[in-house]
Amino acid sequence: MNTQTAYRTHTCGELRLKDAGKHVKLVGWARRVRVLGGVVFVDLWDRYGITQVVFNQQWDKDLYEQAREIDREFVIQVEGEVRERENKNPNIPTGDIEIKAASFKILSKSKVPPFIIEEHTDGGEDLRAKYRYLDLRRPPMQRNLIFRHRLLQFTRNWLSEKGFLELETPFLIKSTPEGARDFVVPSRLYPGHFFALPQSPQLFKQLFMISGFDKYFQIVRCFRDEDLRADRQPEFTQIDCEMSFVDQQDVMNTFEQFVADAFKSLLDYELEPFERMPYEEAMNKYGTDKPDTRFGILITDITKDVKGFGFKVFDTSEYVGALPVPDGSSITRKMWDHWEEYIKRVADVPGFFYVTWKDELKAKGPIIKILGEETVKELFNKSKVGPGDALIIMAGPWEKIVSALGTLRLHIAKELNLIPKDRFKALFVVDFPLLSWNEEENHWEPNHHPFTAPKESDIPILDTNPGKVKAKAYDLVINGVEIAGGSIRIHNQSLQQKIFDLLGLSKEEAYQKFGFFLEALQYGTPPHGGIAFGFDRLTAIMLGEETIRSVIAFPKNKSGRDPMLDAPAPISEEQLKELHIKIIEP
RNA sequence: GGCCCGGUAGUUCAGCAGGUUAGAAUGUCGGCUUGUCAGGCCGAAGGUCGCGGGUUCGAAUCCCGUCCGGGCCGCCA
Repeated sequence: MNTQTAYRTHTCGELRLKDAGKHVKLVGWARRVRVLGGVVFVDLWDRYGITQVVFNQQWDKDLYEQAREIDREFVIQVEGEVRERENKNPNIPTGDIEIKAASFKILSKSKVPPFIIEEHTDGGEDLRAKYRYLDLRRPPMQRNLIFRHRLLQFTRNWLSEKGFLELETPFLIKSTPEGARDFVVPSRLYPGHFFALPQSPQLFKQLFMISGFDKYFQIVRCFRDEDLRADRQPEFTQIDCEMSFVDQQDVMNTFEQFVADAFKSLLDYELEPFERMPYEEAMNKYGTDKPDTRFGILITDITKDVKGFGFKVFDTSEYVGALPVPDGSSITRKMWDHWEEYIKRVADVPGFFYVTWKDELKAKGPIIKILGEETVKELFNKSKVGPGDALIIMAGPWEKIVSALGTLRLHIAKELNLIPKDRFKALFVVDFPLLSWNEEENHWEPNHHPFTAPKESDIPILDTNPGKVKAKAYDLVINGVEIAGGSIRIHNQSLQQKIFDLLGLSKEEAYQKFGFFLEALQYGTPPHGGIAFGFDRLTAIMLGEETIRSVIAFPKNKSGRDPMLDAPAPISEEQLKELHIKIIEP
């Protein structure tokens, strides 16, 4: 790599002892200036590293006096000789040498930065967001964005080599009422009409398959106007893929290889083969459709074991589940109260019981009295725990209880430090139900999207028992984070019509919404399917970052604002007029 | 839309069972210091305690409202 320019002969990261004696020119930011009487040290930083520059009164009195004026984050250019240090710094790669400055120039001064621009900053999140460009000057942020670049390049190369074509799709498209709320762009040429920004290029990539491109990918920005989370931004990046003439296994195998290769190539980490876990198993054992399988502690169904003891809560509940807590007998009462308070706050569960087993069984509530010690010990046994441990028991509707236990499982594991760091566990969750029943609107809804194919074996029960139909859909989960999701699509028109019927979409409505697409389906649609990765999430998880904001150069904050730009913002009367828009104050 | 946490010096925080002049660290500014690398030492400046209202003789501290930031639930086909 050639880094030599009109301003420099070397970067701040490349000089070593072997370069001693060379006359060099460096540019960079003065990261730290140490003024001692008679000698000035400047740590000169650029994205390649840090090189120490020295000014000495004895060498050049004037130059030394001028150097005292250098301040933090000034951009300076230094000319001088590389020499071996008197006191070496083993902590940095260039620590054996320094630049004996012969001359220097301040190219650009800096105001005092609002926070320390170092590995560990003292700045809070909102301040760093406002001065994002300064935060990005910090080594951790530089590393993150450089890693993101490498993952992008890796993805492009890997997919291209496998025959995928990078094809682009439009950003100004049509709003559809399904799914997430659309971001919308007013049309100047068509008063009262709006474009929408894509939530994903879903239908376009299917059209590419109909066009015969066979393998498509795109690293593409998607837009969803929903509330934010640590792992959710209103605009985010997908690795969007689609393949023709494939079934589930083909897609999963291809992208298992992709992810494994990415981890190997970028992190030198060997992922274990990805488990394929049915949705039902994920829910029953982990209480979620995105299980974190890095640690044990599995939910156990004890419904049958606790019925018939005359305890109303158990006898009348659809489901009773148990969650083991290893070493739970030494947990303080305060901690238990905290967990109970936590789960009641986030999950709205009716009953929360726990039993600890130290020398003897102890319970909060009447559990032992009702079930008897023997039965309780059997429950421990069934949950694969015993003396020294504890058991949490909750009763109620299956889905509610199982998710509450799953939420607690994660919460407790975090607080007890049971989750191994520096470990990655990837799996595919499969066999999702195709549809779920919408109580309020009284019709079936697609769990994934309305073009997802059902499993062939379940097609016969589409009419009789739609809730039991499984989809050819799959989610890739790493460390409990949903990283990718996809499905095999319907390529058969009558099947597609049947699904629309189930969803309560009339022919007219369906045509109004996806007319172009339904039309396209009639011109020779190949069997096809695909997957889309949350690229920001993948990057974040590979880097061990808690939020995707850390891997996005200029993210929105929690309230969906850009605190640096101060956007969104009002526009002028003229702009509004041109767009034929009148503001209705809320 | 709901719940939780936070907002005090440039910055990160302490102070908050109401009571003297609101503190620390760090940064900033000034001085001294020739081998530092989170340089050291001495000194100084620096505050609308987010904002508005209320309770009180008295509010950073208690109450209500509001704004801002973060986490979660809802939402995210």
